[in-house]
Amino acid sequence: MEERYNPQAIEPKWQNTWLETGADRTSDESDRPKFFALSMFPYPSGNLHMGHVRNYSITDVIARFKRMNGFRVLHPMGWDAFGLPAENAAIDRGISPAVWTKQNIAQMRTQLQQLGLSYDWDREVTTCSPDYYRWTQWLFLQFLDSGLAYQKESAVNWDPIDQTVLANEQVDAEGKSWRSGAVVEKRMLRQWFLKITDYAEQLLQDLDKLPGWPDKVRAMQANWIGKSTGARVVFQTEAGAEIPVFTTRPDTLWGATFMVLSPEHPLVPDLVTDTTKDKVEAYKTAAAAKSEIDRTDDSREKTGVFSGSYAINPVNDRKIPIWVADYVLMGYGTGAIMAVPAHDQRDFDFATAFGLDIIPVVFPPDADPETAETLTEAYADNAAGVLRNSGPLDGLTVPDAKQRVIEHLEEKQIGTAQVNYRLRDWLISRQRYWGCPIPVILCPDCGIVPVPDDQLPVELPADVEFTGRGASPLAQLDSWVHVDCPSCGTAARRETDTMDTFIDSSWYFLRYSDATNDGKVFEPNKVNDWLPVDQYVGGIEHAILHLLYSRFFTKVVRDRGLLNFDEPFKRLLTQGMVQSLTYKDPKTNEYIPADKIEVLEKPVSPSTGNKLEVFFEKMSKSKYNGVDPQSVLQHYGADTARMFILFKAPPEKDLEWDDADVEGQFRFLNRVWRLVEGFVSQGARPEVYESGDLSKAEKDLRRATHIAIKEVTEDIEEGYQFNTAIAELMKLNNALNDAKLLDSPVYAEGLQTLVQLLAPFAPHIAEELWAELGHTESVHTSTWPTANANALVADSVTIVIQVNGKRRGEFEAPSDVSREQQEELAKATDAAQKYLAEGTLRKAIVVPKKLVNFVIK
RNA sequence: GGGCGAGUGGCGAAAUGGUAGACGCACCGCACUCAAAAUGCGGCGGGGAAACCCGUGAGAGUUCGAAUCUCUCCUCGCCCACCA
Repeated sequence: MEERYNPQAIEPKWQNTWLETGADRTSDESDRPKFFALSMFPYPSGNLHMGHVRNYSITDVIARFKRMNGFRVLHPMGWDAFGLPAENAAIDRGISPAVWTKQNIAQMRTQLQQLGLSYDWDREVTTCSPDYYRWTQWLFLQFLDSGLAYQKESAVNWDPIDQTVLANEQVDAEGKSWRSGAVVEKRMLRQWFLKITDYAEQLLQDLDKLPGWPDKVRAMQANWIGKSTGARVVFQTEAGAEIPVFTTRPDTLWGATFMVLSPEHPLVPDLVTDTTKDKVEAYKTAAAAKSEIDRTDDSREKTGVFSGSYAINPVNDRKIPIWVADYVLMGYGTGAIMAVPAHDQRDFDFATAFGLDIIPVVFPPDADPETAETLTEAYADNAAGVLRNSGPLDGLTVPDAKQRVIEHLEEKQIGTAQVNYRLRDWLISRQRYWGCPIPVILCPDCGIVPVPDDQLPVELPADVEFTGRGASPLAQLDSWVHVDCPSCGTAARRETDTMDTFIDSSWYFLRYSDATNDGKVFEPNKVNDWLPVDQYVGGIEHAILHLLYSRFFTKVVRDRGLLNFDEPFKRLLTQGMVQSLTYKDPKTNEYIPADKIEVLEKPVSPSTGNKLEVFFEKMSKSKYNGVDPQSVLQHYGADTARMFILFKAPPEKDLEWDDADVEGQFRFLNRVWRLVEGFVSQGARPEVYESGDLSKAEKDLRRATHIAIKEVTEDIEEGYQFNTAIAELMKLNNALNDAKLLDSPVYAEGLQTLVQLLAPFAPHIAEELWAELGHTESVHTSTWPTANANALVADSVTIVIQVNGKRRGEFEAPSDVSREQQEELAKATDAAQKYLAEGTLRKAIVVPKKLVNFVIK
């Protein structure tokens, strides 16, 4: 055996062996329980970053652990391969998106293999490959058939110089095109949507079926869906036009003193008068010109104009002015609100800014309810008090009034109870090339005609030019666009929009169950066998969209009868970011790469000489703080990188990259290596302990071994506590190192156990050491050790003595000590006697085998 | 404004009602070495000679006993946000 631990030699060796023997292929033995371990698949940018390494290391530990525990494990990898960067590469460098993507995938696959990740590469999926996107298209047609895909006019970002549609990411913070620098405009286009709103209630309700998800993610999804219950109330203008509003506070209806319509509201042109027309028009134009950035600006100064018309409050016939203001959004509710300034802060601010009526106040404060001056802010609290100024609601509490008012509205036929969701339908059209083509044909006679199944996939043409200007490359390619209608044969056009890449990733986890099927999207028995995913691991940044879309897809596909479960991901782990030391010039706001700084202890900018700020931040190119996984692998090997990342912080917390700690992990693996080396090189190989009498030292070591088994198992199984699991490995290592018992079978047992427990974390070194210990089969197919209950019991236990809750001493007691004995033994100690003499013993609290607390007065 | 979470040594962190700081990093001392590195051994919250005292963001409470449970407040992070 080599004296030195040399990862550069053993890692490639074992990686090749595993590949050749198919060690990581999915087992089909159906008599074993299944486990589906999944990491969120990456976009193939060409380079693995530390976030990937962290994500995949976590999942790999779980997959390997489950395999050793007798599960058949599905642990696949794939590529979320459509998307903008490939198209940019085509424009900038003339490489075709397909070729560029393919190269990147090849490069990243090699990097992944160097990490020793136990993927079944036979099930690799690539979303940009026709044998995958064929089924993406097929699924789209299922949506279309269910009436869940439809077209609607919607705004896009339009670059007036390049005459092209821009993705949101191509519009910079100032609202300008990344390429031409032109101010981006909004244009209306007919685009495809998926009706996710039909599933809003289910998506909300079923969050309760996901106890294995972080509360945070469930809360974020619930928030995003944004259910509110209230009422729809119809107001009439003096001219007789109806304006429905949605309110969550119908109980405050008697307090409405004006109405506000969104500038985009279709009724606005009908409300203006000769005197207000120009002002309202000007306001509408100004609002339309406002970019997203201005709209989300924090300044929050209320703006608006009077429309010129009045409405009648249907419950009290009060005549109230109708205003137009952009704090009311066309996209939520009905695009119109009733304003109750006394009980809504936004309405209060608006009323204050424009001198509108604030009263009546319809529930406390009590002071002088009729004077607006007594109100300095809206009174929204509804905890106490009863209503007034509210006709039939007078005297009711707010909760009662909320009930009663709905009945009242329905009796009078002016409103109904209504539920509203913040969630909007999903705009999936992209006017881009490198995405999945939407498989429909637009026929002048038949309208929207789905591409027949036997003509799928609609493949992306290869002979395309990329200029970054004009219409999407697909729309510019006449030979591709012009096609006969499959239904009537007339000359028709293909849909040239491609799908949002979130579609590709909304079902890939289903495909892994039957990845190579070329006749079906997947066999029902396979998808129902492997799914749902038992453990999904990925970044918190996907907490809303990707996970919500995937849940939506799963439910729709279920309702098409293609599978039989409600939720795709049983347990979810969202790992924290990987951060590293970042240097920033506080005066110029420039980030400085560490290798440009001469003295790191007192970092100053090399160009300005300013003292730099030093802090941890997420690794990113623009901050020059990235640590390249490749260089870490070359230096320390994959096992050290994995160990460091898993040990440094619990998986869901942010992790601070620290070279010294990486070094520390390398040292730990070296210690394990030397332990085995020392054992093997002395020649004697006693058999692993089975039974027989043991010395005190042997008993202690054996106990340490079995405690490690127990703790490591619980840490992995019960809460992804890989950091404490590794700490337990270190303890066992220390115990073996301290025990001078090389000839004992207990030592052999301990050493062997250490290597097995290490295997999920550091698979290469564990495999090598396992072989050195004389095994011919892989450590990864060995059976995970079980803690022996007898071995865990110590001969004696340490009992802590407390007096009035303060620690005053301790003593050793036999481990089978009874409650009564424990109390008596404790009383007899010097420590206890000293305090017992000072007062009267009131009570003794005995925690068996742990502690005795004397309460003394 | 709403939601979620966090605050413990010089640092990353353990401990989820029972010995606060496991494990590791950094640091200090010793051994080995001509020397350094590597490695091994030992120390390492603060105060104190010691007995002891203090100590988990602040304050109160519950309890025999609180980092842990409850309440109030402070600070930080993330997500959502004129959502009616």
